[in-house]
Amino acid sequence: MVTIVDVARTAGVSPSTVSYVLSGKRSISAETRLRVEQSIRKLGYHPNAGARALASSRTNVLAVVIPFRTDLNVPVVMQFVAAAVDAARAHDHDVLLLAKDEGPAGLRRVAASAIADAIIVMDVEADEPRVPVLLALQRPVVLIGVPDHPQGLTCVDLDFAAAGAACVDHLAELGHRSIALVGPSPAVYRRGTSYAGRFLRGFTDAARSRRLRATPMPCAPSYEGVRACLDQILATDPNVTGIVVHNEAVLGPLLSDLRHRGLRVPDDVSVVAVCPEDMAETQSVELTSVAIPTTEVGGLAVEMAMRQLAGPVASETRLLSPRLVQRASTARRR
Amino acid sequence: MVTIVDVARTAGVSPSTVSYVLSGKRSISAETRLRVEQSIRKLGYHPNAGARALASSRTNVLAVVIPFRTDLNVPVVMQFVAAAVDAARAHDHDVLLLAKDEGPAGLRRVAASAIADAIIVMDVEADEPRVPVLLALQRPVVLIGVPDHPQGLTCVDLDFAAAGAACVDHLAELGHRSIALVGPSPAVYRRGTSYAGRFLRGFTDAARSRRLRATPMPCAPSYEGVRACLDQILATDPNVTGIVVHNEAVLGPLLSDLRHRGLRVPDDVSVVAVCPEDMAETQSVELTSVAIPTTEVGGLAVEMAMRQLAGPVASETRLLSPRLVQRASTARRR
DNA sequence: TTGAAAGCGGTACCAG
DNA sequence: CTGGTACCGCTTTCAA
Repeated sequence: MVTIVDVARTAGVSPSTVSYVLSGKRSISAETRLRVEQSIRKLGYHPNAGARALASSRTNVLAVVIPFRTDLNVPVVMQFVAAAVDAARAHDHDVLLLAKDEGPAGLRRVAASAIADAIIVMDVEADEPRVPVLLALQRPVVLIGVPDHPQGLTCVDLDFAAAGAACVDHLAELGHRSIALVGPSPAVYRRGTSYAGRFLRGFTDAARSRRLRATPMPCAPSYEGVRACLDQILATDPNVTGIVVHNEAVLGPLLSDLRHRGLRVPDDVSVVAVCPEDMAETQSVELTSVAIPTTEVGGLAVEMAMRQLAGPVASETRLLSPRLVQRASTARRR
Repeated sequence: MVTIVDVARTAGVSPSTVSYVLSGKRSISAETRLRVEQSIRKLGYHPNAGARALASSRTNVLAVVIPFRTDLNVPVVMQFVAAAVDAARAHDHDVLLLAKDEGPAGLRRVAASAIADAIIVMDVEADEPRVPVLLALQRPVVLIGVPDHPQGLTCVDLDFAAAGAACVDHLAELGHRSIALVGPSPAVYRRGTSYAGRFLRGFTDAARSRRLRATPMPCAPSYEGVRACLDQILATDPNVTGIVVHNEAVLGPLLSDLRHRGLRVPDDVSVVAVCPEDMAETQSVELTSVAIPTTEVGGLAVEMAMRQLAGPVASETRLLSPRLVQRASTARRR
């Protein structure tokens, strides 16, 4: 194994100089730096992570807590993770994956063992039970999602309330007077997942202030779930002409079911989706959608963690404004 | 921060004794062990990962290399990862996520910096360019997938060749004489992804030996892709009555497209899928399928890595036998 | 059965 | 601008 001492000897300098060349924490003459860098390359030197962590109290690792068994949409989770890994590498950090079901003990373990410098938490619930633990960790934490009481924890997410309103506004402006919300699965609501409630509130409030008839309905992620959900919606309000879908997993089945019922999109019914852009663009009909900006949010989460690592910063909650893009699935009410 | 010295003092023993209580590497009197364990709990002690890694050359971290931007099916990748995390935790290890696009340099970095003890690699190509690097790492490596020349690397995967044959056999036994394969996207073939070729070979060989007319066709993961693919298949062989789908991403669109064409499943055409069980069970028709045993494979990969860490073992390639489960999508040819 | 102490490979302070 | 060196917290050998 190549150590810093080997590099130092080869370059004819002291180990501390090599360390400083690497960290840039003090000025080095151009020629010394060059010799050191050449030795590093020649020997293929990579600093030992454990030694570095021990001496500097920095692991250069970010822990990301994700839900594996869940009704959250898997591809969406994956996009967050991919963005986080990218951003982390851009800051010379690696990503450690933590399963949500390790619970608070897992968080304490990672913090107490100094396995990671900061923690990014996904799948945040409205009444998030991990908040106290997270606060006690004394480490930078970023939540993707916003609990009802963040208590000074830093959060970042799409502004789901505004997103709900944006969907309603779009349909209202197209003349629709009776709309429905195909929401996340009942399990998501039951768990009190934060974005579900926020979106629902935005949807409901906007519908009320626009005086639209609105029928929100949870939807289990299966063909029967979709059928049951649409049955219920149409039973409640047969005049529905606009549907908002806040459930990525059922987009395909829903469009398929609508076709089955002889309802054409957008001629008979307009559909607005809340989902990542690529999903909106690859359905059987290109969907008017509010994008879930997974890449931005994942990247921002990492940036915010990095900022906290760099020094004390005031906690903040960043809600990204929704952007609705009209595609082929919505039209003026006829 | 609580250190081993704090625990030792509290328990009235030496640090080495605490260390041995933790590792179990030498016998400790019952009462000493008890005192130490109590102190550990009382103080909430967790060994510092960096220090431990430095002293023992063991990080208790497994690196998992996954493809983020790819045509591989995301949920499938996620299932492998989830299984790996579970299995790793069962061995007191954590999982570090590495993006495939970091390439060989990323692998070298992780190995040389001693960030992880072993590496699990997904999305293996037939002509896998990472094999030489992996061999040079001098660390336990497990491939999920089988390259043409593993050169002594340990591999684990579903036996895709046998899976291809199993699908053909099933259809043949139901009396089908003209079958097609809706394969992975052209990009997957282009990249030479190992399982794609192995499955195709199994499919083709079995069809030939059974004297079936067989039409394999790649399929882009989109509605137009599916339509084009089916168009081509039916143009090539209008008498197709059995379709094998080796492309999880298009299952929904394909079933939807078939319905659109007035082809009933299984009355007019039988469909066999290759996908994780849960996917087969949640389509509009419950699909006869060969399961991709993501949980088993992910877990096995970790076990095999652990075994290598425990001591020298002969390299091996484990191909799990396919298991075909008949559901509602296949029927005797009429 | 237990303790003392020498590293593991960096970092960063103190000197010069 | 550079070097020497005392830690960082744990593991493990050597001794008792």
